[in-house]
Amino acid sequence: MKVKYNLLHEEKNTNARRGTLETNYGTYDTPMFMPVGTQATVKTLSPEELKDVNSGIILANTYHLWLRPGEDIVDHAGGLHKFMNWNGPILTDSGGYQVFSLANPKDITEEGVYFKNHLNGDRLFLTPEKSIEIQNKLDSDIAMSFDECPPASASHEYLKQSVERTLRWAKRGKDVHKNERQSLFGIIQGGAHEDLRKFSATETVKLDFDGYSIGGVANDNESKEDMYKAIEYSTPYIPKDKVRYLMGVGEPRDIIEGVIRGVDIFDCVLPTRLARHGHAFTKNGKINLKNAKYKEDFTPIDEACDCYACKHYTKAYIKHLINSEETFGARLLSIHNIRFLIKMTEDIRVAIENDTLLDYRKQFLKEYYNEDV
RNA sequence: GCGAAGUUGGUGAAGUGGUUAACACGCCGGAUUGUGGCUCCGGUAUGCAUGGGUUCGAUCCCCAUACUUCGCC
Repeated sequence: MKVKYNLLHEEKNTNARRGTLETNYGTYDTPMFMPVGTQATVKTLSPEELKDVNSGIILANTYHLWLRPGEDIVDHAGGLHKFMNWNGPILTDSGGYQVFSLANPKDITEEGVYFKNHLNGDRLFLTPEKSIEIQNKLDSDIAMSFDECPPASASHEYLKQSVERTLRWAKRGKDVHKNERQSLFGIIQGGAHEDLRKFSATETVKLDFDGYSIGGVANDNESKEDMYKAIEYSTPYIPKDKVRYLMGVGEPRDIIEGVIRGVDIFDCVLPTRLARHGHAFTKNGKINLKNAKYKEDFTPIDEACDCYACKHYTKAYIKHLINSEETFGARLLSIHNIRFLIKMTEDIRVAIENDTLLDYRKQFLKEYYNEDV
């Protein structure tokens, strides 16, 4: 089936929405956070651990699985769900982000994008059609259109022609997408420019996708202001009965600000990457467990947290694991960090239902960033 | 007891008679937003065993002392 978004409640003081998303693998509450599992695994975590922290959809990556093990192997395994033993929904990114992170501007052509295989140096060519074909074989529940994710600092002229090309690519991808079990999302680009976002959003919506994402954000050290503008300039043009996904965003503050501007879904590598580097989200801000002051801190990462790591382990122990490069440390912190963001979305949903989202933000910013708003 | 070699930061070590004593690890911080997972960026010896001497100037040359390692009795 195609995903179906049900709008349950619109928050009175903001553009936030409370809803549900029906998928092939159950119905999930929104706003929601998707953990990232690029290579068909959320790094260090088992599916059971993902379920334990109340994960809904997870994200996997077309580019990486295309290179290794190859979409045919996943297909022969019976699809991504079977291959990785995940019986929840999966969204696949299209490889569009790798246009930003791996390809040179000169390698982006109307037909597609040339990449240098980061594993063996081979020259690769990815097109909108090829990306959809791969995602079909991977058998994800939601496929993303192949877009160009330009740096936020790109000029208006560049972004304009990029947005237009991404639209043509979206159409080409949609034309070859036949999988009735798999939804297809369009991606809105346009940097922090109101005219470009409006154009990109309205034209993408005309193509009639199953959901819409806002891309090109959080990729170039752009200002928070620009990031929030990019969202504000996009969401008004997305039909209310379609789900809205803000790609790549994951800092606690940005999740709140995204929700306030009408976003339903987020994904981000931050919780797992920070975990591998020894950092933990806590209600009073991000902490670095490598810091010497935690050497003899025999309290949990976050007293308020209900995750497995906080229920059973101390900062001192996890610090020791991280310092010793034991993978169990990264695993415990990944569990905690993902749970932290998911718990945030749970609290946010309650605040939306109660029309108290601005109060929630005020309190969160005070506790986490020590800021008064 | 005799002989030889050596003594540079938390560790392994490079180095020169004359501005800020290399590098690595460790340690102490920071970064990280659709993931090219063992990454990136900073900081970290007011000091080259100790005491004398030579010299305009010594971590680098000379002497003594202490300590370490090896060999011999």
